[in-house]
Amino acid sequence: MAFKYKYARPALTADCVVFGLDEEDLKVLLIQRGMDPFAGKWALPGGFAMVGESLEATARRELSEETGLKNVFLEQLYTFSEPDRDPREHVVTVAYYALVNLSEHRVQAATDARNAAWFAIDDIPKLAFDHEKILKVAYERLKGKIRYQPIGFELLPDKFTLSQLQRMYEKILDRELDKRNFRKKILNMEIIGELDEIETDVAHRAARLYRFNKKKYDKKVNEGFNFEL
Amino acid sequence: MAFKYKYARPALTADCVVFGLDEEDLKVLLIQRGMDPFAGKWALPGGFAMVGESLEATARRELSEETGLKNVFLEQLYTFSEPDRDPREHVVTVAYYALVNLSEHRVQAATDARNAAWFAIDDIPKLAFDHEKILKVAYERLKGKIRYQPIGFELLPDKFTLSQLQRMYEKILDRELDKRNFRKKILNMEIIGELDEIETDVAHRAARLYRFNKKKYDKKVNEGFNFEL
DNA sequence: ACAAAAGTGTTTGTTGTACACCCATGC
DNA sequence: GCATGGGTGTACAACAAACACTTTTGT
Repeated sequence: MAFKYKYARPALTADCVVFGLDEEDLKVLLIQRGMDPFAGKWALPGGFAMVGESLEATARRELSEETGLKNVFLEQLYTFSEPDRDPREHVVTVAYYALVNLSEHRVQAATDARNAAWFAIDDIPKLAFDHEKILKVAYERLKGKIRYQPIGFELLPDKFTLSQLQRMYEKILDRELDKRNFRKKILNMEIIGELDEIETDVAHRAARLYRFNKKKYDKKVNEGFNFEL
Repeated sequence: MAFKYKYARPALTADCVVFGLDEEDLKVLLIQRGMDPFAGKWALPGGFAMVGESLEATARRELSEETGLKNVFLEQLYTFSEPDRDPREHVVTVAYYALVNLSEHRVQAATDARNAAWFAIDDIPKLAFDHEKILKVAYERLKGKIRYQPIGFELLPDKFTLSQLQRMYEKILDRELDKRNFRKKILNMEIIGELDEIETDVAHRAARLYRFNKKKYDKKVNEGFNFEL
């Protein structure tokens, strides 16, 4: 069975740049390609769009099929359409970026035996297609957006300490922040709530846990509030 | 002649939200559709992607064919891919937004006799497809981006007065700005250069003309400068 | 008792905001 | 000479930045 069209059409794919954070680094999830072109090379998870599904749905489906990840924060990044970005034919890809927290999302082996693995952001291997370029655009977007949208919480567990939060910003923005000023600023926003819980199993004074209060944030936004680092 | 593919493919288009500024308003360029679906309705300029051309090239080609506009500032906006956004079949569109200055770009009659006309941003007719949604996203983007990127100059003539510049920001951000503070801020950035010229043909004291200095701006950006309203 | 990170205020400098009058030009 | 927008400075408030020590807990 084949599909016929009066005019030629580029192929359409969705690719995902999945960011995760652990104690050490900001990491990116890559899969090892099983087939040509670029068989054996590492690449962004992604695949061809089906007719009748939105490209966000494509991205989520491929992410789930290739890595087992579901229900993650996902936003459209950019559409890459240079005719020569795929050696086979003209393939337009709509790129998305996802944020997950590594402690709550285990990556499963892909169903089709492809490898999936996390790589530190500054230790990325050569990638297939123009995926290095896509990754670069995604990292720039993340760096920019994290300063004026409260998306960083997606990289942390539901309950987190202020130090974890600060470390997250430091890792992504790639610079150190002053502890007292950071706490002052973030607490004054009144969008994260103090819990009646503290850390456990740490070899020093246990820190208080906090949780992002999305309801309060949305309310404040409606009243003109602007999140900013 | 027809093109056959093993799997069905969505169609691909590019659409443009073209913003222009005149003395009164922020305006948007629309074309009146000649064919079904939505024959007679106003819509964003745009059309189908050809294999082998990037979608930005598609956008520029269609803009030129339908409105005569060339060499305009154009940036990718967002990709809209809901399967039901076109009643014919699944059509994915990559939307762009363009900024032109109305005094230097005259819009020509479309070659295929479609009407093209400017509409004030708060007096837009019902549009074809999901173009109202696209326009809304574009306007939001413009409002946000103009505050931290010096793209507003694209809406003004090459040489402009500080009052024109201020009016431009006021029209787009939809709020008034203080004249003295505005001038202080923009001049302190040292990215617009004072010219040895003044306005002509005005019925009051003629204002000094200025020009955006892109070289100086790029240099300052390299040194860590950040434009902000 | 020591190691390790938690937690906490004040001072200083910079930037934003509010505000009103005189000036130059064309008619 | 009058109407129209052009052009300018200062005072106060708010926010950002720099900075060091005490507290709690586990080993």
